[in-house]
Amino acid sequence: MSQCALKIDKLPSVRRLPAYLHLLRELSGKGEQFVSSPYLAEKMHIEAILVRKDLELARINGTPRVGYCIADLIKGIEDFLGWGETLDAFLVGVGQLGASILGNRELMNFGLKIVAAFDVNPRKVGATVHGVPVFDSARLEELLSRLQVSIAILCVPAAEAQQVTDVLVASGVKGIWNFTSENLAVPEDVITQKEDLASGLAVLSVKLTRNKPPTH
Amino acid sequence: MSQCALKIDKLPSVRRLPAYLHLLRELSGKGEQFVSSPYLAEKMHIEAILVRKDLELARINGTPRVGYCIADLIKGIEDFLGWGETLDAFLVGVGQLGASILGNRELMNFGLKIVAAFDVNPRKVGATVHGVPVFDSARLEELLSRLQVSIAILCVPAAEAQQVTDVLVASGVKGIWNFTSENLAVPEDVITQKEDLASGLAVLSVKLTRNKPPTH
DNA sequence: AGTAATTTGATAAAATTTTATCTATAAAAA
DNA sequence: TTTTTATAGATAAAATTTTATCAAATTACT
Ligand SMILES: NC(=O)c1ccc[n+]([C@@H]2O[C@H](COP(=O)([O-])OP(=O)(O)OC[C@H]3O[C@@H](n4cnc5c(N)ncnc54)[C@H](O)[C@@H]3O)[C@@H](O)[C@H]2O)c1
Ligand SMILES: NC(=O)c1ccc[n+]([C@@H]2O[C@H](COP(=O)([O-])OP(=O)(O)OC[C@H]3O[C@@H](n4cnc5c(N)ncnc54)[C@H](O)[C@@H]3O)[C@@H](O)[C@H]2O)c1
Repeated sequence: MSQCALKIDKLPSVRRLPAYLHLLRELSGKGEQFVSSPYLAEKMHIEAILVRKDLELARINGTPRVGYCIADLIKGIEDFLGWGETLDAFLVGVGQLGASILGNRELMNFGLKIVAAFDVNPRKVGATVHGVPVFDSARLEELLSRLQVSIAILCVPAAEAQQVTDVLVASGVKGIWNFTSENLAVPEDVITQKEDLASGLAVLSVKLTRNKPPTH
Repeated sequence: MSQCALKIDKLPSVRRLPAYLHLLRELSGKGEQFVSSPYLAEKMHIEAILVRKDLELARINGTPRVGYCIADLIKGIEDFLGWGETLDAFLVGVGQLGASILGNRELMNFGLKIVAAFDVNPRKVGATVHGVPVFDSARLEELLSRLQVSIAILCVPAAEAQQVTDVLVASGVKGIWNFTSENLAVPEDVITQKEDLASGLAVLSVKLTRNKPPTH
Protein backbone atom coordinates (compact mmCIF):
# COMPACT_ATOMS: atom_id res chain seq x y z
CA MET A 1 0.00 0.00 0.00
CA SER A 2 1.35 3.35 -1.05
CA GLN A 3 2.01 6.22 1.30
CA CYS A 4 -0.50 8.27 -0.63
CA ALA A 5 -3.37 5.82 -0.35
CA LEU A 6 -5.26 8.30 1.78
CA LYS A 7 -8.22 9.65 -0.12
CA ILE A 8 -7.79 13.33 -0.68
CA ASP A 9 -11.24 14.19 -1.88
CA LYS A 10 -13.34 13.71 1.18
CA LEU A 11 -15.35 16.78 0.39
CA PRO A 12 -17.40 17.02 3.59
CA SER A 13 -14.25 16.59 5.62
CA VAL A 14 -12.44 19.26 3.62
CA ARG A 15 -15.34 21.65 4.20
CA ARG A 16 -15.00 21.16 7.94
CA LEU A 17 -11.27 21.76 8.09
CA PRO A 18 -11.48 25.56 8.29
CA ALA A 19 -13.73 25.30 11.31
CA TYR A 20 -11.17 23.09 13.04
CA LEU A 21 -8.45 25.52 12.11
CA HIS A 22 -10.42 28.35 13.66
CA LEU A 23 -10.95 26.47 16.92
CA LEU A 24 -7.37 25.28 17.06
CA ARG A 25 -5.98 28.77 16.62
CA GLU A 26 -8.28 30.03 19.34
CA LEU A 27 -7.01 27.32 21.69
CA SER A 28 -3.44 27.97 20.69
CA GLY A 29 -3.94 31.63 21.47
CA LYS A 30 -5.09 30.66 24.93
CA GLY A 31 -1.85 28.78 25.45
CA GLU A 32 -3.27 25.28 25.09
CA GLN A 33 -0.91 22.59 23.82
CA PHE A 34 -3.15 19.60 23.21
CA VAL A 35 -6.72 18.96 22.20
CA SER A 36 -8.85 15.83 22.15
CA SER A 37 -11.36 14.70 19.57
CA PRO A 38 -14.23 14.68 22.08
CA TYR A 39 -13.50 18.31 22.85
CA LEU A 40 -13.51 19.35 19.20
CA ALA A 41 -16.58 17.22 18.59
CA GLU A 42 -18.54 19.00 21.27
CA LYS A 43 -17.60 22.40 19.89
CA MET A 44 -18.48 21.44 16.32
CA HIS A 45 -21.62 19.54 17.27
CA ILE A 46 -20.49 16.38 15.56
CA GLU A 47 -19.29 12.94 16.74
CA ALA A 48 -15.76 12.46 18.04
CA ILE A 49 -15.12 9.62 15.65
CA LEU A 50 -15.92 11.91 12.76
CA VAL A 51 -13.41 14.43 14.08
CA ARG A 52 -10.75 11.75 14.10
CA LYS A 53 -11.63 10.75 10.55
CA ASP A 54 -11.45 14.36 9.43
CA LEU A 55 -8.12 14.93 11.10
CA GLU A 56 -6.64 11.96 9.27
CA LEU A 57 -6.40 14.34 6.34
CA ALA A 58 -3.84 16.36 8.26
CA ARG A 59 -1.71 13.19 8.73
CA ILE A 60 -0.95 14.04 12.33
CA ASN A 61 -0.77 11.35 14.98
CA GLY A 62 -2.41 11.93 18.28
CA THR A 63 -1.44 10.26 21.50
CA PRO A 64 -3.92 8.24 23.56
CA ARG A 65 -5.22 9.86 26.69
CA VAL A 66 -3.69 13.19 25.62
CA GLY A 67 -5.04 14.11 22.22
CA TYR A 68 -3.40 15.91 19.36
CA CYS A 69 -0.66 18.49 19.49
CA ILE A 70 -2.43 21.69 18.49
CA ALA A 71 0.53 23.25 16.73
CA ASP A 72 1.08 20.12 14.66
CA LEU A 73 -2.58 19.94 13.74
CA ILE A 74 -2.66 23.55 12.63
CA LYS A 75 0.41 23.01 10.51
CA GLY A 76 -0.99 19.76 9.11
CA ILE A 77 -4.31 21.29 8.11
CA GLU A 78 -2.69 24.36 6.60
CA ASP A 79 -0.36 22.18 4.58
CA PHE A 80 -3.17 19.98 3.39
CA LEU A 81 -5.20 22.98 2.25
CA GLY A 82 -2.23 24.69 0.69
CA TRP A 83 -2.71 27.58 3.08
CA GLY A 84 0.86 27.56 4.28
CA GLU A 85 1.95 30.26 1.91
CA THR A 86 -0.68 32.86 1.01
CA LEU A 87 -2.79 32.50 -2.12
CA ASP A 88 -2.90 35.70 -4.13
CA ALA A 89 -6.26 36.60 -5.58
CA PHE A 90 -8.10 39.26 -7.56
CA LEU A 91 -11.60 40.38 -6.69
CA VAL A 92 -13.90 41.50 -9.48
CA GLY A 93 -16.98 43.59 -8.69
CA VAL A 94 -16.54 45.95 -5.74
CA GLY A 95 -20.23 46.25 -4.91
CA GLN A 96 -21.92 45.56 -1.61
CA LEU A 97 -20.76 41.99 -1.35
CA GLY A 98 -17.35 42.56 -2.91
CA ALA A 99 -16.56 45.40 -0.54
CA SER A 100 -17.68 43.35 2.42
CA ILE A 101 -15.38 40.51 1.39
CA LEU A 102 -12.51 42.96 1.01
CA GLY A 103 -13.19 44.08 4.55
CA ASN A 104 -13.32 40.61 5.99
CA ARG A 105 -10.11 40.27 7.94
CA GLU A 106 -10.84 36.64 8.68
CA LEU A 107 -10.28 35.54 5.12
CA MET A 108 -6.65 36.53 5.45
CA ASN A 109 -6.29 33.95 8.17
CA PHE A 110 -7.28 31.42 5.57
CA GLY A 111 -4.42 31.80 3.19
CA LEU A 112 -6.13 34.28 0.92
CA LYS A 113 -4.61 37.60 0.06
CA ILE A 114 -6.59 39.87 -2.23
CA VAL A 115 -3.97 41.90 -4.03
CA ALA A 116 -6.21 43.91 -6.37
CA ALA A 117 -9.86 44.60 -7.08
CA PHE A 118 -11.64 45.57 -10.29
CA ASP A 119 -14.82 47.37 -11.21
CA VAL A 120 -16.40 49.04 -14.23
CA ASN A 121 -17.83 51.88 -12.20
CA PRO A 122 -15.54 54.90 -12.72
CA ARG A 123 -16.48 56.17 -9.27
CA LYS A 124 -14.93 53.12 -7.68
CA VAL A 125 -11.84 52.91 -9.86
CA GLY A 126 -8.79 54.50 -8.29
CA ALA A 127 -10.11 54.13 -4.76
CA THR A 128 -8.65 51.87 -2.12
CA VAL A 129 -11.11 49.65 -0.30
CA HIS A 130 -9.82 48.22 2.95
CA GLY A 131 -6.30 48.60 1.71
CA VAL A 132 -6.92 47.00 -1.67
CA PRO A 133 -6.57 49.18 -4.80
CA VAL A 134 -9.48 49.17 -7.24
CA PHE A 135 -8.62 49.15 -10.94
CA ASP A 136 -10.72 49.57 -14.04
CA SER A 137 -11.84 46.12 -15.14
CA ALA A 138 -10.63 46.94 -18.63
CA ARG A 139 -7.18 46.39 -17.15
CA LEU A 140 -7.92 42.86 -15.93
CA GLU A 141 -6.04 41.07 -18.69
CA GLU A 142 -3.05 43.35 -18.43
CA LEU A 143 -2.68 43.02 -14.67
CA LEU A 144 -3.42 39.32 -14.60
CA SER A 145 -0.60 38.61 -17.01
CA ARG A 146 1.71 40.86 -15.03
CA LEU A 147 0.93 39.60 -11.55
CA GLN A 148 0.45 35.89 -12.22
CA VAL A 149 -2.55 35.55 -9.96
CA SER A 150 -4.36 32.22 -10.25
CA ILE A 151 -7.50 32.85 -8.19
CA ALA A 152 -10.33 35.29 -8.87
CA ILE A 153 -13.26 36.17 -6.65
CA LEU A 154 -16.31 36.95 -8.72
CA CYS A 155 -18.80 39.44 -7.24
CA VAL A 156 -20.28 41.10 -10.31
CA PRO A 157 -23.98 41.09 -11.19
CA ALA A 158 -25.12 37.74 -12.56
CA ALA A 159 -25.65 39.18 -16.03
CA GLU A 160 -21.95 40.07 -16.27
CA ALA A 161 -20.61 36.90 -14.75
CA GLN A 162 -19.97 34.76 -17.83
CA GLN A 163 -18.44 37.58 -19.80
CA VAL A 164 -16.03 38.48 -16.98
CA THR A 165 -15.26 34.80 -16.53
CA ASP A 166 -14.26 34.49 -20.17
CA VAL A 167 -11.75 37.28 -19.69
CA LEU A 168 -10.41 35.70 -16.52
CA VAL A 169 -10.00 32.32 -18.16
CA ALA A 170 -8.36 33.79 -21.23
CA SER A 171 -5.87 35.51 -18.94
CA GLY A 172 -4.88 32.30 -17.22
CA VAL A 173 -6.91 32.25 -14.01
CA LYS A 174 -7.15 28.68 -12.74
CA GLY A 175 -9.67 29.02 -9.92
CA ILE A 176 -12.81 31.11 -9.70
CA TRP A 177 -14.65 31.64 -6.44
CA ASN A 178 -18.08 32.43 -7.78
CA PHE A 179 -20.53 34.42 -5.65
CA THR A 180 -23.00 35.04 -8.46
CA SER A 181 -25.99 32.87 -9.24
CA GLU A 182 -24.64 31.99 -12.67
CA ASN A 183 -23.51 28.47 -13.49
CA LEU A 184 -20.28 29.43 -15.16
CA ALA A 185 -19.01 27.66 -18.23
CA VAL A 186 -15.24 27.14 -18.06
CA PRO A 187 -12.66 24.84 -19.67
CA GLU A 188 -11.79 21.58 -17.93
CA ASP A 189 -8.58 22.84 -16.37
CA VAL A 190 -10.30 25.71 -14.58
CA ILE A 191 -11.89 25.10 -11.20
CA THR A 192 -14.97 26.99 -10.10
CA GLN A 193 -16.41 27.03 -6.63
CA LYS A 194 -19.90 28.43 -6.41
CA GLU A 195 -21.12 29.94 -3.17
CA ASP A 196 -24.84 29.71 -2.98
CA LEU A 197 -26.31 31.62 -0.08
CA ALA A 198 -29.76 30.26 -0.81
CA SER A 199 -28.75 26.65 -0.29
CA GLY A 200 -28.07 27.32 3.37
CA LEU A 201 -31.44 29.00 3.66
CA ALA A 202 -33.04 25.98 2.01
CA VAL A 203 -31.56 23.67 4.61
CA LEU A 204 -32.70 25.96 7.41
CA SER A 205 -36.21 26.21 5.97
CA VAL A 206 -36.61 22.48 5.56
CA LYS A 207 -35.30 21.74 9.04
CA LEU A 208 -37.61 24.38 10.49
CA THR A 209 -40.72 23.02 8.84
CA ARG A 210 -39.77 19.46 9.79
CA ASN A 211 -39.23 20.65 13.33
CA LYS A 212 -42.74 21.99 13.70
CA PRO A 213 -45.26 19.77 15.47
CA PRO A 214 -47.40 18.11 12.80
CA THR A 215 -50.81 19.75 12.41
CA HIS A 216 -53.06 16.82 11.57
CA MET B 1 -45.95 1.67 2.03
CA SER B 2 -47.03 5.05 3.21
CA GLN B 3 -47.47 8.07 1.00
CA CYS B 4 -44.85 9.88 3.02
CA ALA B 5 -42.12 7.29 2.62
CA LEU B 6 -40.06 9.76 0.61
CA LYS B 7 -37.00 10.75 2.55
CA ILE B 8 -37.12 14.40 3.37
CA ASP B 9 -33.62 14.91 4.56
CA LYS B 10 -31.57 14.43 1.46
CA LEU B 11 -29.33 17.30 2.43
CA PRO B 12 -27.28 17.56 -0.75
CA SER B 13 -30.46 17.50 -2.80
CA VAL B 14 -32.04 20.18 -0.65
CA ARG B 15 -28.98 22.36 -1.09
CA ARG B 16 -29.34 22.13 -4.86
CA LEU B 17 -33.03 23.02 -4.97
CA PRO B 18 -32.52 26.81 -4.95
CA ALA B 19 -30.28 26.54 -7.99
CA TYR B 20 -33.01 24.62 -9.83
CA LEU B 21 -35.53 27.22 -8.76
CA HIS B 22 -33.34 29.96 -10.15
CA LEU B 23 -32.95 28.24 -13.50
CA LEU B 24 -36.62 27.34 -13.71
CA ARG B 25 -37.72 30.90 -13.06
CA GLU B 26 -35.34 32.13 -15.70
CA LEU B 27 -36.82 29.67 -18.20
CA SER B 28 -40.32 30.54 -17.17
CA GLY B 29 -39.53 34.20 -17.74
CA LYS B 30 -38.48 33.34 -21.27
CA GLY B 31 -41.86 31.75 -21.88
CA GLU B 32 -40.71 28.13 -21.71
CA GLN B 33 -43.28 25.57 -20.58
CA PHE B 34 -41.28 22.38 -20.14
CA VAL B 35 -37.77 21.39 -19.21
CA SER B 36 -35.91 18.08 -19.32
CA SER B 37 -33.49 16.61 -16.83
CA PRO B 38 -30.64 16.52 -19.37
CA TYR B 39 -31.06 20.24 -19.93
CA LEU B 40 -30.97 21.06 -16.22
CA ALA B 41 -28.07 18.68 -15.76
CA GLU B 42 -25.98 20.44 -18.36
CA LYS B 43 -26.64 23.82 -16.76
CA MET B 44 -25.85 22.59 -13.27
CA HIS B 45 -22.86 20.52 -14.32
CA ILE B 46 -24.24 17.35 -12.78
CA GLU B 47 -25.70 14.10 -14.13
CA ALA B 48 -29.26 13.97 -15.45
CA ILE B 49 -30.13 11.05 -13.20
CA LEU B 50 -29.16 13.13 -10.20
CA VAL B 51 -31.44 15.91 -11.37
CA ARG B 52 -34.32 13.44 -11.53
CA LYS B 53 -33.52 12.18 -8.05
CA ASP B 54 -33.40 15.73 -6.73
CA LEU B 55 -36.68 16.66 -8.36
CA GLU B 56 -38.39 13.71 -6.68
CA LEU B 57 -38.45 15.93 -3.60
CA ALA B 58 -40.85 18.25 -5.40
CA ARG B 59 -43.21 15.30 -6.05
CA ILE B 60 -43.92 16.41 -9.58
CA ASN B 61 -44.32 13.88 -12.38
CA GLY B 62 -42.61 14.53 -15.65
CA THR B 63 -43.74 13.11 -18.95
CA PRO B 64 -41.40 11.02 -21.08
CA ARG B 65 -39.97 12.69 -24.12
CA VAL B 66 -41.26 16.06 -22.89
CA GLY B 67 -39.83 16.68 -19.46
CA TYR B 68 -41.31 18.46 -16.49
CA CYS B 69 -43.84 21.26 -16.48
CA ILE B 70 -41.83 24.24 -15.32
CA ALA B 71 -44.67 25.94 -13.47
CA ASP B 72 -45.45 22.74 -11.57
CA LEU B 73 -41.81 22.22 -10.68
CA ILE B 74 -41.45 25.74 -9.36
CA LYS B 75 -44.55 25.32 -7.25
CA GLY B 76 -43.41 21.89 -6.06
CA ILE B 77 -39.99 23.10 -4.99
CA GLU B 78 -41.36 26.20 -3.29
CA ASP B 79 -43.86 24.09 -1.40
CA PHE B 80 -41.22 21.60 -0.33
CA LEU B 81 -38.97 24.36 0.96
CA GLY B 82 -41.82 26.20 2.62
CA TRP B 83 -41.08 29.18 0.40
CA GLY B 84 -44.64 29.49 -0.80
CA GLU B 85 -45.53 32.14 1.72
CA THR B 86 -42.73 34.45 2.79
CA LEU B 87 -40.67 33.73 5.88
CA ASP B 88 -40.30 36.78 8.07
CA ALA B 89 -36.88 37.33 9.56
CA PHE B 90 -34.85 39.73 11.69
CA LEU B 91 -31.26 40.62 10.88
CA VAL B 92 -28.90 41.40 13.73
CA GLY B 93 -25.67 43.29 13.04
CA VAL B 94 -25.91 45.85 10.24
CA GLY B 95 -22.23 45.90 9.41
CA GLN B 96 -20.57 45.28 6.07
CA LEU B 97 -22.00 41.84 5.63
CA GLY B 98 -25.36 42.57 7.21
CA ALA B 99 -25.93 45.61 5.02
CA SER B 100 -24.96 43.65 1.93
CA ILE B 101 -27.48 40.95 2.81
CA LEU B 102 -30.15 43.58 3.36
CA GLY B 103 -29.38 44.86 -0.12
CA ASN B 104 -29.51 41.48 -1.76
CA ARG B 105 -32.74 41.50 -3.73
CA GLU B 106 -32.30 37.86 -4.68
CA LEU B 107 -32.96 36.63 -1.17
CA MET B 108 -36.49 37.90 -1.44
CA ASN B 109 -37.04 35.51 -4.32
CA PHE B 110 -36.24 32.77 -1.87
CA GLY B 111 -39.07 33.24 0.53
CA LEU B 112 -37.17 35.43 2.94
CA LYS B 113 -38.45 38.81 4.01
CA ILE B 114 -36.29 40.76 6.42
CA VAL B 115 -38.75 42.88 8.34
CA ALA B 116 -36.39 44.57 10.77
CA ALA B 117 -32.68 44.94 11.51
CA PHE B 118 -30.85 45.57 14.78
CA ASP B 119 -27.52 47.06 15.78
CA VAL B 120 -25.83 48.43 18.87
CA ASN B 121 -24.18 51.25 17.03
CA PRO B 122 -26.24 54.42 17.73
CA ARG B 123 -25.19 55.81 14.37
CA LYS B 124 -26.97 52.99 12.60
CA VAL B 125 -30.06 52.89 14.79
CA GLY B 126 -32.98 54.79 13.31
CA ALA B 127 -31.70 54.54 9.77
CA THR B 128 -33.32 52.56 7.00
CA VAL B 129 -31.02 50.26 5.05
CA HIS B 130 -32.41 49.13 1.72
CA GLY B 131 -35.90 49.71 3.00
CA VAL B 132 -35.42 47.89 6.27
CA PRO B 133 -35.60 49.87 9.51
CA VAL B 134 -32.70 49.50 11.94
CA PHE B 135 -33.58 49.32 15.64
CA ASP B 136 -31.48 49.40 18.76
CA SER B 137 -30.62 45.82 19.64
CA ALA B 138 -31.77 46.51 23.17
CA ARG B 139 -35.25 46.31 21.67
CA LEU B 140 -34.77 42.83 20.24
CA GLU B 141 -36.79 41.02 22.88
CA GLU B 142 -39.61 43.53 22.78
CA LEU B 143 -39.98 43.47 19.01
CA LEU B 144 -39.53 39.73 18.73
CA SER B 145 -42.39 39.08 21.08
CA ARG B 146 -44.52 41.62 19.25
CA LEU B 147 -43.83 40.53 15.70
CA GLN B 148 -43.64 36.76 16.14
CA VAL B 149 -40.67 36.33 13.87
CA SER B 150 -39.13 32.86 13.95
CA ILE B 151 -35.94 33.36 11.93
CA ALA B 152 -32.93 35.52 12.76
CA ILE B 153 -29.94 36.30 10.58
CA LEU B 154 -26.85 36.73 12.69
CA CYS B 155 -24.17 39.10 11.35
CA VAL B 156 -22.59 40.45 14.52
CA PRO B 157 -18.89 40.11 15.39
CA ALA B 158 -18.02 36.59 16.54
CA ALA B 159 -17.39 37.76 20.08
CA GLU B 160 -21.00 38.95 20.39
CA ALA B 161 -22.58 35.97 18.69
CA GLN B 162 -23.39 33.73 21.63
CA GLN B 163 -24.71 36.52 23.78
CA VAL B 164 -27.02 37.77 21.03
CA THR B 165 -28.08 34.19 20.36
CA ASP B 166 -29.10 33.76 23.97
CA VAL B 167 -31.39 36.76 23.68
CA LEU B 168 -32.84 35.48 20.41
CA VAL B 169 -33.51 32.05 21.85
CA ALA B 170 -35.04 33.46 25.00
CA SER B 171 -37.39 35.50 22.83
CA GLY B 172 -38.63 32.48 20.92
CA VAL B 173 -36.59 32.46 17.71
CA LYS B 174 -36.63 28.97 16.23
CA GLY B 175 -34.08 29.28 13.44
CA ILE B 176 -30.78 31.13 13.33
CA TRP B 177 -28.91 31.72 10.11
CA ASN B 178 -25.43 32.16 11.48
CA PHE B 179 -22.83 34.06 9.47
CA THR B 180 -20.33 34.30 12.31
CA SER B 181 -17.52 31.87 12.92
CA GLU B 182 -18.93 30.89 16.31
CA ASN B 183 -20.35 27.44 16.92
CA LEU B 184 -23.50 28.55 18.67
CA ALA B 185 -24.91 26.70 21.63
CA VAL B 186 -28.70 26.50 21.44
CA PRO B 187 -31.44 24.32 22.91
CA GLU B 188 -32.57 21.24 20.98
CA ASP B 189 -35.65 22.83 19.51
CA VAL B 190 -33.73 25.67 17.89
CA ILE B 191 -32.18 25.13 14.47
CA THR B 192 -28.95 26.84 13.48
CA GLN B 193 -27.51 26.97 10.03
CA LYS B 194 -23.92 28.12 9.88
CA GLU B 195 -22.58 29.70 6.73
CA ASP B 196 -18.88 29.20 6.51
CA LEU B 197 -17.27 31.15 3.73
CA ALA B 198 -13.94 29.48 4.36
CA SER B 199 -15.22 26.00 3.62
CA GLY B 200 -15.84 26.93 0.02
CA LEU B 201 -12.35 28.37 -0.17
CA ALA B 202 -10.99 25.15 1.30
CA VAL B 203 -12.63 23.10 -1.44
CA LEU B 204 -11.31 25.46 -4.09
CA SER B 205 -7.80 25.35 -2.64
CA VAL B 206 -7.69 21.59 -2.47
CA LYS B 207 -9.04 21.16 -5.98
CA LEU B 208 -6.53 23.68 -7.27
CA THR B 209 -3.53 21.99 -5.72
CA ARG B 210 -4.76 18.58 -6.88
CA ASN B 211 -5.23 20.02 -10.35
CA LYS B 212 -1.62 21.09 -10.67
CA PRO B 213 0.72 18.77 -12.55
CA PRO B 214 2.76 16.84 -9.97
CA THR B 215 6.25 18.24 -9.52
CA HIS B 216 8.37 15.17 -8.81
C1' DA C 1 -49.68 2.80 -38.99
C1' DG C 2 -45.45 1.51 -37.63
C1' DT C 3 -40.76 2.61 -36.16
C1' DA C 4 -37.20 5.13 -34.01
C1' DA C 5 -35.71 8.29 -30.64
C1' DT C 6 -35.89 10.54 -26.23
C1' DT C 7 -36.96 10.92 -21.56
C1' DT C 8 -39.10 9.56 -17.19
C1' DG C 9 -39.28 6.53 -13.26
C1' DA C 10 -38.26 2.16 -10.96
C1' DT C 11 -34.82 -0.75 -9.36
C1' DA C 12 -30.30 -1.90 -8.39
C1' DA C 13 -25.47 -1.08 -7.83
C1' DA C 14 -21.53 1.59 -6.57
C1' DA C 15 -19.30 5.08 -4.11
C1' DT C 16 -18.93 7.99 -0.37
C1' DT C 17 -19.63 9.42 4.27
C1' DT C 18 -20.79 8.59 8.92
C1' DT C 19 -21.07 5.70 12.87
C1' DA C 20 -19.90 1.61 15.72
C1' DT C 21 -16.75 -1.68 17.88
C1' DC C 22 -12.72 -3.04 19.65
C1' DT C 23 -7.71 -2.96 20.71
C1' DA C 24 -3.64 -0.64 22.07
C1' DT C 25 -1.56 2.99 24.51
C1' DA C 26 -0.49 6.46 27.65
C1' DA C 27 -1.60 8.88 31.78
C1' DA C 28 -3.64 9.10 36.29
C1' DA C 29 -5.16 6.94 40.42
C1' DA C 30 -5.08 3.51 43.86
C1' DT D 1 3.41 -1.30 41.12
C1' DT D 2 -1.06 -2.35 39.57
C1' DT D 3 -5.44 -0.85 38.17
C1' DT D 4 -8.44 2.28 36.13
C1' DT D 5 -9.62 5.59 32.73
C1' DA D 6 -9.56 8.27 28.62
C1' DT D 7 -8.40 8.53 23.98
C1' DA D 8 -6.27 7.37 19.42
C1' DG D 9 -6.39 4.32 15.59
C1' DA D 10 -7.77 0.14 13.04
C1' DT D 11 -11.41 -2.30 11.21
C1' DA D 12 -16.01 -3.05 10.16
C1' DA D 13 -20.75 -1.80 9.64
C1' DA D 14 -24.42 1.27 8.53
C1' DA D 15 -26.33 5.10 6.30
C1' DT D 16 -26.42 8.25 2.72
C1' DT D 17 -25.60 9.87 -1.85
C1' DT D 18 -24.54 9.19 -6.55
C1' DT D 19 -24.51 6.52 -10.65
C1' DA D 20 -26.05 2.70 -13.69
C1' DT D 21 -29.48 -0.13 -16.05
C1' DC D 22 -33.63 -0.94 -18.07
C1' DA D 23 -38.64 -0.96 -18.99
C1' DA D 24 -42.51 2.05 -20.00
C1' DA D 25 -44.29 6.14 -21.99
C1' DT D 26 -44.66 9.67 -25.30
C1' DT D 27 -43.51 12.19 -29.25
C1' DA D 28 -41.59 12.70 -33.87
C1' DC D 29 -40.45 10.62 -38.13
C1' DT D 30 -40.97 7.45 -42.16
N1 LIG E 1 -25.21 41.19 -1.57
C1 LIG E 1 -25.19 39.94 -1.11
O1 LIG E 1 -25.37 39.69 0.08
C2 LIG E 1 -24.93 38.82 -2.02
C3 LIG E 1 -24.91 37.54 -1.50
C4 LIG E 1 -24.66 36.46 -2.32
C5 LIG E 1 -24.42 36.68 -3.64
N2 LIG E 1 -24.46 37.92 -4.17
C6 LIG E 1 -24.17 38.07 -5.58
O2 LIG E 1 -22.98 38.81 -5.72
C7 LIG E 1 -23.03 39.63 -6.87
C8 LIG E 1 -22.83 41.06 -6.47
O3 LIG E 1 -23.83 41.45 -5.56
P1 LIG E 1 -23.83 42.88 -4.90
O4 LIG E 1 -24.97 42.90 -3.96
O5 LIG E 1 -22.49 43.22 -4.41
O6 LIG E 1 -24.19 43.79 -6.17
P2 LIG E 1 -23.71 45.27 -6.46
O7 LIG E 1 -24.53 45.77 -7.58
O8 LIG E 1 -23.66 46.03 -5.19
O9 LIG E 1 -22.21 45.10 -6.96
C9 LIG E 1 -21.85 44.73 -8.25
C10 LIG E 1 -20.57 45.47 -8.61
O10 LIG E 1 -20.04 44.93 -9.81
C11 LIG E 1 -19.61 45.99 -10.63
N3 LIG E 1 -19.59 45.51 -12.02
C12 LIG E 1 -20.62 45.40 -12.89
N4 LIG E 1 -20.18 44.91 -14.06
C13 LIG E 1 -18.87 44.69 -13.93
C14 LIG E 1 -17.87 44.19 -14.80
N5 LIG E 1 -18.16 43.80 -16.05
N6 LIG E 1 -16.60 44.11 -14.35
C15 LIG E 1 -16.32 44.50 -13.08
N7 LIG E 1 -17.21 44.98 -12.22
C16 LIG E 1 -18.48 45.08 -12.65
C17 LIG E 1 -20.59 47.10 -10.37
O11 LIG E 1 -20.04 48.34 -10.71
C18 LIG E 1 -20.80 46.95 -8.86
O12 LIG E 1 -19.85 47.68 -8.15
C19 LIG E 1 -24.39 39.38 -7.49
O13 LIG E 1 -24.26 38.42 -8.50
C20 LIG E 1 -25.20 38.86 -6.34
O14 LIG E 1 -26.22 38.02 -6.78
C21 LIG E 1 -24.70 39.00 -3.37
N1 LIG F 1 -17.61 40.66 5.76
C1 LIG F 1 -17.72 39.45 5.22
O1 LIG F 1 -17.56 39.25 4.02
C2 LIG F 1 -18.07 38.29 6.08
C3 LIG F 1 -18.21 37.07 5.48
C4 LIG F 1 -18.56 35.96 6.24
C5 LIG F 1 -18.78 36.11 7.58
N2 LIG F 1 -18.63 37.30 8.18
C6 LIG F 1 -18.91 37.41 9.59
O2 LIG F 1 -20.06 38.22 9.77
C7 LIG F 1 -19.93 38.95 10.96
C8 LIG F 1 -20.03 40.43 10.68
O3 LIG F 1 -19.01 40.78 9.76
P1 LIG F 1 -18.88 42.25 9.20
O4 LIG F 1 -17.77 42.24 8.24
O5 LIG F 1 -20.21 42.72 8.72
O6 LIG F 1 -18.47 43.05 10.52
P2 LIG F 1 -18.82 44.55 10.90
O7 LIG F 1 -17.97 44.92 12.03
O8 LIG F 1 -18.81 45.39 9.67
O9 LIG F 1 -20.33 44.49 11.39
C9 LIG F 1 -20.71 44.06 12.65
C10 LIG F 1 -21.94 44.87 13.05
O10 LIG F 1 -22.52 44.28 14.21
C11 LIG F 1 -22.86 45.34 15.11
N3 LIG F 1 -22.90 44.78 16.46
C12 LIG F 1 -21.90 44.55 17.32
N4 LIG F 1 -22.35 44.01 18.46
C13 LIG F 1 -23.69 43.90 18.33
C14 LIG F 1 -24.72 43.42 19.18
N5 LIG F 1 -24.47 42.91 20.37
N6 LIG F 1 -25.99 43.46 18.72
C15 LIG F 1 -26.27 43.97 17.49
N7 LIG F 1 -25.32 44.43 16.65
C16 LIG F 1 -24.05 44.38 17.06
C17 LIG F 1 -21.79 46.39 14.92
O11 LIG F 1 -22.23 47.65 15.32
C18 LIG F 1 -21.59 46.30 13.40
O12 LIG F 1 -22.48 47.16 12.72
C19 LIG F 1 -18.61 38.57 11.58
O13 LIG F 1 -18.83 37.56 12.51
C20 LIG F 1 -17.85 38.05 10.40
O14 LIG F 1 -16.90 37.10 10.77
C21 LIG F 1 -18.31 38.41 7.45
